[in-house]
This record gives sequence, C-alpha cells and structure tokens, in this order.
Amino acid sequence: MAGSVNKVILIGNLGRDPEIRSMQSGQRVANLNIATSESWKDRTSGERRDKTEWHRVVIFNDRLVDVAEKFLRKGSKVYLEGQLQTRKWTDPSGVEKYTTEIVLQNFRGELTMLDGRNDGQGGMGDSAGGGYGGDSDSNFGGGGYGGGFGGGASSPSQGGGASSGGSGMSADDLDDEIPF
Amino acid sequence: MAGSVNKVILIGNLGRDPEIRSMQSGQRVANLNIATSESWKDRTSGERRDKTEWHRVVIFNDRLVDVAEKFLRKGSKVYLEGQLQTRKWTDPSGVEKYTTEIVLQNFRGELTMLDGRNDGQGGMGDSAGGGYGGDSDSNFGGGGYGGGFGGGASSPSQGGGASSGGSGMSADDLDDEIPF
Amino acid sequence: MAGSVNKVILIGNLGRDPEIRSMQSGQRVANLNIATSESWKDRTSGERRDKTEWHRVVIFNDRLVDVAEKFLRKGSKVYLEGQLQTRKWTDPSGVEKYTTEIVLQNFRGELTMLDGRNDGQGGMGDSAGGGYGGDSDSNFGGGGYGGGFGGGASSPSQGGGASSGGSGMSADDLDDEIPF
Amino acid sequence: MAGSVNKVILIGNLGRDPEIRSMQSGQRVANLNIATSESWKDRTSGERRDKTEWHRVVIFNDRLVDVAEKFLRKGSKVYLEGQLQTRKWTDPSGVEKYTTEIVLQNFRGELTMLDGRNDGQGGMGDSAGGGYGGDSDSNFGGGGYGGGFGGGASSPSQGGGASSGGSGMSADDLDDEIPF
DNA sequence: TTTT
DNA sequence: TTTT
Repeated sequence: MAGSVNKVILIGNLGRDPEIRSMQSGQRVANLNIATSESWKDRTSGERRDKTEWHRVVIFNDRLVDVAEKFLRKGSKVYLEGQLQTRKWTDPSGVEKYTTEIVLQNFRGELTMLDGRNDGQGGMGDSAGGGYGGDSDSNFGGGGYGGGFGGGASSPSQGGGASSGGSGMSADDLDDEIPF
Repeated sequence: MAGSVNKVILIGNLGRDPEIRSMQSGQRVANLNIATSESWKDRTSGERRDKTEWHRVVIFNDRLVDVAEKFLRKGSKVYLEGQLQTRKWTDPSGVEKYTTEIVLQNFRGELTMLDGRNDGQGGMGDSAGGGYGGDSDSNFGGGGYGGGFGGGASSPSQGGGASSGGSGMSADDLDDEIPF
Repeated sequence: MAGSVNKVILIGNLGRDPEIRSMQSGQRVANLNIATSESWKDRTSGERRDKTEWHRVVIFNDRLVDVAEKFLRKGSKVYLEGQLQTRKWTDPSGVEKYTTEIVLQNFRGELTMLDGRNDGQGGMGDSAGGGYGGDSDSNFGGGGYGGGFGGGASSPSQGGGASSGGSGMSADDLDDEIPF
Repeated sequence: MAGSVNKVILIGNLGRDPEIRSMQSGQRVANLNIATSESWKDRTSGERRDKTEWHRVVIFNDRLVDVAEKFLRKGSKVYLEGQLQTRKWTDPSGVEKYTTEIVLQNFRGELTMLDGRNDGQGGMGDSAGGGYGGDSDSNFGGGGYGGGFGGGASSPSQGGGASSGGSGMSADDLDDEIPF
C-alpha cells in the first residue's frame, strides 16, 4: 500500500553506551537505549509523580551508526526520528516473543545530539567560566548529503570513565532498572 | 527527568473495527489496530516489494474513544498522534511478555479521520454505489476545546456527483451526536 | 550550529494545480498551495466556526517534483514534511517583503498522496460498487531508495476539467480566496 | 473542511529574551525568536557551510506564557510544537504585509526546555562557574494536566561533579513558583 | 538576535 | 487484520 506514515520522534537520554555490532553482510548496526520521562501532579494526592519509558532504538543508517559510535554515550541527550517495527523471535526456551523497536534506516531517520555530555572525564569543569563547555550539539540528517558534524573544534573529547557530569538524567541511578 | 519527548505519528488503516471496553473505574478505552505499509523497488532484483507494519493503539481520551466508536471502522484511514508505552504482563502459562502500544491519553493525542468510512452499519462493502461516498473528514484535536466536525458552512460537499450517496451516514446525520 | 530541528508537517488539500518551473540550472521546482482547516465550537456563541490557513510549499527534490507534476491536482489531499524558510524579496515598487515557505529539499522532505482525487472527470463513479475508486494513495519518501509509487493498476487517470468529484475540500469554492 | 494537520516542530535557541505583553482582554502573550541552524559540506567546494533560519513564535497558552517568562532567556534551547499562521497587516506607510508565525494556542502546542538556562537574573554569562550548571530540563505539555517540572525524586542530579553549581536558580528553588 |  |  502507501499513503501511510510511520514516524516516531523521541527526545531522551541514553541509558547506556551505544552497542555497535556488524552483521554477516558487513552492515554495521547500532543499538541505543533511550529513556523518556514525564512528570505530572497527581490530581488526587497532589503529589508530583513521574514515569520513565524505555525505548529500543536500532540504527541501520551507516552514517548514523558512526555518529552513535563516536559521539553518543550513556547519558547523552538526543533527538531522533525513526519508524516503529515489531520483530517476532523465539527465546531459548521456545517461547515466541515480540519486540517493538524504533528503526533508523538508510534514507530514513534522523539523529541529533542535544548536548555535549559525551566527555567521560568532565573536561567541561576544568576551567572557570566554563559556559557551554564540551557542548557539541550536532545535527545528523538522514539524507545522503546532509547534516553532518561540525568537525574541527567541535569534536568532543570522549575518553574515560563512567559518565559523570551534570547530566539531566542520572544514568547511573537508572542503570539497573533498564528492562532489556 | 524531563526535557523529553515521546511522540508517534501514524497514518494508516484500521485492520478491524475498533474495540471499545470499560474499565472498572468507568473509564472507557478504545483499541485500534492500525496498518502502515511501505513499498520500494528492490535494488538488486528491481522488483517492487512492500511490507506492512501493525500497530496497537490504545485510546484513553474520552472524546477520542467516542470518536473511534462512532466514526471509525475496519478500513478507515486515520492520522493519529500518541506516545509509546511498553506494558509488561504475564500470559496464562506464566511467561512474562512485553507489549508496546501507542497511547492517546486525556490531554495528549490527536485523531483525525482521513476518509469517510463512517457508515454505522458497515454495509458499505456489499452494496452498489458504496465506497468513497459521503466524504466527511474530521479533525478531532486532543485539546479541550478542540477539533471538531466540519458542520455548517464547512460541510463537505457530499451531494451531487456520481461518487456521492452510499449507505453511510452523512456528517449531517451525525451532527448532534458529536461528543463535544 | 546544530542540535536544531526545523520541521513542518501538513495534511491538507491543494488549492490549485501544482506549478512546475525550471531554474536556469535546469533544476525543476514545484510550488504547491496547501489549505489546512480547523473548526471548533465557539465558547460564547456556541456556533461552529472554522478557519482555513494557506501554506506555500516549494519542492526542490527532483523525485517529488515529478510526483507533484504527475499525481497532484487541485483538491488533492497530501501529507507532507518540510522545513520552514523565510525569503526576503523586493516587490516592483521597491518595498521589501518577506515570504515564509515550507521547503522540501533534496534529501529532506516527504510527500504522500492521501487520496486519488486527481481524476478530473470523476472516473470513480462510473461503475457500481466502486468502492475505493480511483484512489491511489502513495508514499513518496524523501530518501534515495525509497517510497515509490505502486505502479500498475494504481496509476490514476488525470485528464480533464476542473476538479470535480466528492472531494473533501471544495477547491472551487475557495479558489478566489487564495491570498497568493 | 477538516481532516487536516498543521504542525511545526522546532528545536532551537532563543535569539533574545521572551517578550511578554498583555492584550486588552487580559490575555497574556509571549513572543519568542527562535533560531534553527543547519550545516553541511558543500559538494563542490568541499567547504562546510551553514545557514540559520529565524522563527517568530507566539504563545497564547497561559501556562506556557508563564513558563516562557520564568524559565526562558536569550540563548535557551527549546523544543516546541505549534501551528503555522500567517497574519496580514498594514505597515505605517500603508503597505500590506504578511507575517508567518508559529502559534502555541490554548490547548495546542508544547514547549520543553532543553537546557538549564533558567537563571532569573541573567548573570550567567559574566560570572565564573556559570554555564551548564543547574540542569533543569523541563517538559511543559500543552495539555490540561500536564507536563511538569522535574521536582521530587526525579530531580536532576545537580550536585557532585565539576560541572555543577553556577549562579542559575535550581529547579528546587523554583518549585513553588511553577505555574500549574 | 541564538547556538556550536 | 487494513489499504492500493
């Protein structure tokens, strides 16, 4: 058919570092775990409540796999656009399962880094007046030509340890709650 | 956390009539099965291929439940906006399962009918002259005031040409049943 | 910079046939006039009111220019995604003006036909049980590989006169109200 | 008509502080200037090029006006959703002009702060240790119940690392000023 | 006029 | 299970 649209837009934080693997065909694939959260004031209790939703993201777009590998880390905040896809699989004990993922394919999908939170050792804090620190927001369009990384000075330092820093989401707190 | 976005946009067709049920709280819920499809030309074989994706949609928004019940049927084409949500449940044999759904909640979510398949009795497919007849596209906004059915001056031209008529209810017939 | 998103999503009807022109570089460009409408119940008067908004759409994507030329006509309903862009220009009397357009560029932008309303003479009504008539919904992805037209039987007849048929929007009614 | 969608999604930065004014009816209105930028590698020269687009945003939604007033400043990064609207007006010399704006209305529109530039006194840029400090991303849904500020348990971890601190107000400080 |  |  046609005349249909299947689009997911997420802004959220990576719950852990991207996982990169290669398929037998040589095609590289990146998997991201993205958390989105909502908070609201409960109408009866008046308490503030919140809920985190976890999303499985699969990137087949070569350029975006590179971007994920080089620039995204646990805690990174991203904007992304992809498509919903549900896969059927059989677990080791023979049970049929379904998994729904957000897929960024070759000429579909966008990925934009919204912070510079990929500096492991917190290079941002090393000087007074730091301001926008290691921030290197970048827009990685899904197209063949486009988007791109600002190169040069905006290249972030990645190295090192667990994601520290004043990240919006405390990935560490959530780490062992990730349901997949 | 916050600063996050969780949004799904679909245009697709209902695979079957909406299922409406009531929760113990009295809250009514509608379930939709939406198909989206893509077709593309295979790069190696040159053949045209296509793939259909099925989506589970759950509507908690009262007004939109009414709209689904009154106007949507198997085959209806809709535009909708909702949020991704994954539920964990245990099947009868004790196996844990996850189901991902697109949720349209009380002040979130939009639903717009993109065709006029709003014939209550579903006799459309088996009678002559049926089909695309009484076109009555409608926009049901998620907001409190909102959206609405194109009554009055904006009433779509149904009469006239060969493509009118059909056994479907017209927008005018339904006008005073509109749930807002 | 980067880390930014500029996206417009419209579902609406063409107020007139697409205008196709060629630039000196040979690049072809299509211009569309799209109407979107809202209706709502006035809170004080209780009357139903509505408002139509007109959008200028410019297509630089070669494939999508072809699609617009071949398949879109006055009254056609489309889904499209593009970017906002404001141009400054000077009118004949030397006054500076700004025009904001929705641009569909080479690897950005999507265009999906949501009806088959491009049959000028209403071929849909010519047989009993017509059902989905000349409907030929199609999804034209912005990507290099993708989307595509279902070919074969779904190719619509275009010919002829002013847009008749049971179209959701009565383009004729609105024709002389188009503000550009 | 109906069955139409008119939606703009932007992620960008404020070019200046929000402008808040009151209409004769008492309705408050906020105006934002938002910049979105793209960068790409020129295919012929191989140079990196970029282009900034400026957007006029008008907020009629009361809650979101408050949010803009309290939390947004020149440089703030936001996610927003609104509708395109073109206004006709006559300039002092009698020339007719059109202005296209992105409108966030009462039950339409979303606004999400994507950084923590919510320091009331604007002293951030000129004091040591400023910058990305008190990260307090917030999601201000357009709905009636909704969105909210990440207080309580979901409070972002500000303390700790080198990148914390700063002169900005923290989310907690502002908690009881939140306009919903 | 923003941001990197 | 839809739609073309």
